[in-house]
Amino acid sequence: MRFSQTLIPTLREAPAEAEIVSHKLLVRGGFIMQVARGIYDYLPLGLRVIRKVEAIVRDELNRVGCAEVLLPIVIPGELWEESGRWGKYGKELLRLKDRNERDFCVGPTHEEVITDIVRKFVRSYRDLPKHLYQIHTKFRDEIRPRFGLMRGREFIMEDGYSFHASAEDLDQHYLVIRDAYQRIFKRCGLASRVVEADTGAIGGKSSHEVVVLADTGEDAIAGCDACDYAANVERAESCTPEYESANTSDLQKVHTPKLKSVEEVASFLKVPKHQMIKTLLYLRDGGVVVALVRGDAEVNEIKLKNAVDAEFVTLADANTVRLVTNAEVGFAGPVGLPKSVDGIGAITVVADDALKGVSGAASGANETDQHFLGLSEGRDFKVTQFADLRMVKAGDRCVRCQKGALKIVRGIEVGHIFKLGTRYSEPMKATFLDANSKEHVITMGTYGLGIGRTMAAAVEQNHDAKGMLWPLPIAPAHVHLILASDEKRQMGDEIYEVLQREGIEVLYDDRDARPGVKFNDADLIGIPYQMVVGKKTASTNHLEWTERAAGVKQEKSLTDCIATVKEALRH
RNA sequence: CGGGGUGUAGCUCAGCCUGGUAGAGCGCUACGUUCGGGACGUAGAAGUCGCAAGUUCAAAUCUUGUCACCCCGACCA
Repeated sequence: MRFSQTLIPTLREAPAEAEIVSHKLLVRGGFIMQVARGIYDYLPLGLRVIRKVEAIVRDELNRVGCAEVLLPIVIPGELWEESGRWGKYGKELLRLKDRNERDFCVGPTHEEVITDIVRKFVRSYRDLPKHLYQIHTKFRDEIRPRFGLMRGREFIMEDGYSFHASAEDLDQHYLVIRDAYQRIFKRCGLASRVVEADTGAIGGKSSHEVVVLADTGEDAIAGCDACDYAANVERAESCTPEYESANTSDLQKVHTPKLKSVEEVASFLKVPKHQMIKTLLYLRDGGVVVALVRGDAEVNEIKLKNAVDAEFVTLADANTVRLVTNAEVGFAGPVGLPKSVDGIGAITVVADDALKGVSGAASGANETDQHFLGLSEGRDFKVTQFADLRMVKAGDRCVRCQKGALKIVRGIEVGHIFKLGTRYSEPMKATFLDANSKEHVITMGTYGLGIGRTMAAAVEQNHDAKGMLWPLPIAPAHVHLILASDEKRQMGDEIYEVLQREGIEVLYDDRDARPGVKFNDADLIGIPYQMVVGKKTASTNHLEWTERAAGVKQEKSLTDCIATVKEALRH
């Protein structure tokens, strides 16, 4: 690959909209270019990295018996009607009509399509298990795309689907794929970790994310410092804190003018924060959920949504709060809430487990400028349901080992695996006959790995002040050959030929440009090995050899350079 | 969708408050000097000031609308 012939539009300055390192460097290095929000061109160098990652993914998946397919990007709406997702999937689904006004969508994921294949061709338990995957472009019309390839609307993803005769078989296969994914990331030069995750919109029983730890990651991960428990904070649990029982006393109303936040009220009433009952109202489909947590805790909205089996939960507006509590925002409490409100619907009250049997607590009185002291759960108020609603905090005790403390770190979700069960196979009637000619619904798993995101994550984990530091297995080339002096062009051309003949991928900077420009571009692009042809070393028939990451220069013969690269490629 | 911000040359941005000839740096073209860590000089090309209305003798500048992009929140590989 000659620099002069390919297209590598390096930029001295990063575009103003780029926020994180990988976005800035991939744009500056001429790997990608934005076309519309969340939609990118992959330029030659970017595409080379994408292809490298894809090759590793294929290799590892094929090795464990997965079979590659290629599914359509545009999917008929009928298939989505069958699974019931046409109505449920929101605006993230890009819908379109063909010339005959028939409904189609641009695939954000392919459960329906793949299930359609399998139900047609798989009839017997003898045909199972099967794992089919594809590597393709997806489209999700995200609310807020950002961070370059990290959260695009259009993105390249490996999506795999497995089909099993039993849940046990899925359980076993699930672990095989989890391990394959971890091997893939390891080969890409990334340190990854598997964490428990919420199943979200895709549904299903159990799910894990494979994350790459990085401070710029969008996911917050809670991990135990004593055992191997790790979970996305959306799902993470911690031990229910012990309630320090306070003096039980009679219910007492206190005037608390304009004091709304837990902080303000706690200090005014001289009550510790954890003895406050924080009362938050959430709108849900068909009503309002009142969530109660200790004053020192935060509500985890995903846990709340799952606990009450809601389609959505969203913090209620001031007007709804007034209608339900008869008070201004800031004075809500669990005592005397209505069972339902006209025009709003049913009111249910869910309390965090930590509030079970609480006494001597304080909360709003559902009356503006009034709070209660001496509240006892059961005596003064009853809740519809108890559940774990807390957002875990750093320092919480681990639920798994009961000993360690949780730490919160950030990570990038590069893979996600789900045990789907029969979420799709049942409505779409994907069944098989067992050995007794009895019909069963196929059990499914689904697995996704973000190719572009893996590329971005690799940059997040591997860069320095000058630019990117590609791990050799996914680098756009093995060697960056720099012609530093035009007088040595013939020698450079010859070395370029030799390297290619040796099977080494080389980017040859043959441009008629100043050496400084070439060195800086080479450091920015971050190909692992740099070789310089120029006057300094040409007289001794040597090359200047630099490992990009270490930055130490040394003189080497061409033969030694080739041997070193080949040795590195063997690992 | 709610809140905030930005649209001026290929890129990064100034000019806008206080209306009056369209600017800088980088990049690009030509010539000369230079040539191993983003050179220098000279000359040059390049912008319907996002778009549309309005106010005005006059609009990049003021007003309204609209579109695009970005940030914070709700959604997610």
